[in-house]
Amino acid sequence: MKRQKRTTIYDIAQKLNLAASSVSRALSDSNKINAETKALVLKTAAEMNYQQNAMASNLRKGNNPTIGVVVPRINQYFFSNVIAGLEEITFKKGYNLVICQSNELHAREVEGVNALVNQNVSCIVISIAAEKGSSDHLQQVLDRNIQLIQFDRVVAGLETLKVLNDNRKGAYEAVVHLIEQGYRRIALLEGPQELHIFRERKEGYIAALNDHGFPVLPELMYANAWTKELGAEATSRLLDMQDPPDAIFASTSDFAALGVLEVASNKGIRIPEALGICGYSNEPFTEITSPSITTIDQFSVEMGKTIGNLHFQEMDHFGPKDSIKTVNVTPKLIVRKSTQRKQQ
Amino acid sequence: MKRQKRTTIYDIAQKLNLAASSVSRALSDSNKINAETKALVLKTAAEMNYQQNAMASNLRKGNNPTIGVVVPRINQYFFSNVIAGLEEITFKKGYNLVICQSNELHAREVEGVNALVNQNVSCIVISIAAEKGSSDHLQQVLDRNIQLIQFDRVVAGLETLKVLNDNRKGAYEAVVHLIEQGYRRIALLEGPQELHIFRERKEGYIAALNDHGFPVLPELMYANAWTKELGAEATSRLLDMQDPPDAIFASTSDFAALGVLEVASNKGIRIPEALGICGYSNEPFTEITSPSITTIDQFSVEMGKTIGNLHFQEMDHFGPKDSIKTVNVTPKLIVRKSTQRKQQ
DNA sequence: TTTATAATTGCAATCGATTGCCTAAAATAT
DNA sequence: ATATTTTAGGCAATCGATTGCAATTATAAA
Repeated sequence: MKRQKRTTIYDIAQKLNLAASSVSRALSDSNKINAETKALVLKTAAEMNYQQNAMASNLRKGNNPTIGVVVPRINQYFFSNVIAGLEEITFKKGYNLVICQSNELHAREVEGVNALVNQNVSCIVISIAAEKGSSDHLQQVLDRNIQLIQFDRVVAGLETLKVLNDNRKGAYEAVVHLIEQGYRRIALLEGPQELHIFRERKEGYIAALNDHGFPVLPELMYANAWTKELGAEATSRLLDMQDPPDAIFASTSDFAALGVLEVASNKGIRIPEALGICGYSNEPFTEITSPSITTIDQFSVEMGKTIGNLHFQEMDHFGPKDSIKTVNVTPKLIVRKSTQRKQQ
Repeated sequence: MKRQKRTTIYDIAQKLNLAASSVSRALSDSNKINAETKALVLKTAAEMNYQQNAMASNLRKGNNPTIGVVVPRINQYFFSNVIAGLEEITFKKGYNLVICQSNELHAREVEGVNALVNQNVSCIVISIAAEKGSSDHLQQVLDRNIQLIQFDRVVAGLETLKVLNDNRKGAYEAVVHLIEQGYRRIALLEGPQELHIFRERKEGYIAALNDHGFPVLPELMYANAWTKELGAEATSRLLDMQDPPDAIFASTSDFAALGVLEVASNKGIRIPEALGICGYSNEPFTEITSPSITTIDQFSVEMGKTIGNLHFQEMDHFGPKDSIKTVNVTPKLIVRKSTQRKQQ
């Protein structure tokens, strides 16, 4: 095994009898260098198999063209799509993408953020963990003048860029759709109210009911039905009521909606005739259940791209002080069989 | 906005009237430093909000505790799970994870790999793009003495660490299962044969047929049925044969299997009685189709962990020269309704 | 008390690329 | 022919942390 030491600009300089600074200028396409010299350097660099040492360059330049991402789980449909969209943009700009997952734990989130700060990344993109905790670590990011973009799940108090889905609107439209389909007792499966996304969806639900003259009934709002299992349990309870709902809006996730679907199917309840079901997120599987599930698409890949563009836009045009802006991505209702009981 | 300059070890040294080297020793927990001094430095560092500059440290130490990952698509179930598993390990070791996606394009793969080489990462983990191309970029990684771990889709000629699924075995077991269920004319949906994973699955299919005295019929092997759409098309063709298959093994993916399922259902063919269907990958949706789809689990999260462990193991115990090892992850057949026509 | 040894700490070079400043040569203007 | 401006390229400092070596002090041994 030939341990082939890395070629540096000094090696190139020596070979060509130049100063390292000239080599550097040639490689960085500076205009303070003769065209012929530049060409010669470029040619020699290629021959010598030169690859820039990014660490040295970044150190000197005092910045690291890298964006750090911290999400609860990388392998969750929504997040992996956001990351894919973001990568699309960062790659074009020659930026690197460093990824951490918090596993919904606050301590891990803090560790991840600190590691990124150490790396002196130029931006940290985060969707916070469900576990509650202080936001000192995020405040530190700001204090260190590193751009911070929160998305989806955000901390309210911090003055940062935010990219959000309009959860209120998504939920509102879903409920309006249910009303239009003739459902009259629409139940809500809620998520943990610590996360604003779930509060907003609840608001949308309530607003839609209010706007259409429907009563908001506490007995139809079921807390913490976050997973498929919890969704299933909630459904059992709701359907056992003396006056059960005729539609269930699983505002937490499509997984909860799937739980609803399974329980209702097992009970022999006809969907969508006797029970309407609507989920949230447009997970791929919602299309292939029987019946297919009405849900809300969050444009996750788009969201990732929006985040990336926002970063570069802000870098180019404004100083960090202007960075207290919120971009909303509008979700879209995807109507499928589980709520379609009127003919189109 | 207070542009708060980063605290360096020099700032700490100055404040405490020490040399920077002593501060460095205290922070790195060297044994060449007095315990009291160390404590004082640590305390002061915390007060001054010190965060190490990883770029400077890495430059000096000549290594970057980072693993780079290049995959075709981040937001594909299999890959996002591998990455999640890998992150689990790297995080524990304090390593960073940098991600690139090739989008199945060779040129982008090369670019991504080069960017990682520039970063001087200590390991590159890659699953190659479907698009064909030279593997010079990978050879360069080796020449530069950077560890290279290929997984899932690998280039044969290169002497690198590899983490693979035993695709042959997975396919073999699936076909044996189909035979045991009484299926007699088992068709195969093949993937692009440039990728060895698809060649191996085909081998497994053929071997199982041979071992059980079944003929291998070219007319039952359908090339390039990679996606749901292609799987659907293949199914139409196969079922229109004068002597159609009674089972279809979609060795390419569960998506292809889904295409099979939809076409067969629409034709009113009863599954699993008249047609058995088996996919590959254990995508989440296979559990919730009707009927649920028999498939092969690749233990993707485990695979990611295996990759991570392999890296650190090799680092600890061997020099890079020993790094020509292949680790196989054994897949597991998940039997579901789409192939169960005998009572258990 | 003197010498040998160990424990601390400081000094300065180093990792590799970038960049402000300066000089020499070449090009242009007077 | 002389003065002025450009252009090209070199020198050396710098980014921030690490580390081999030397220097100093404290401790132990003789």
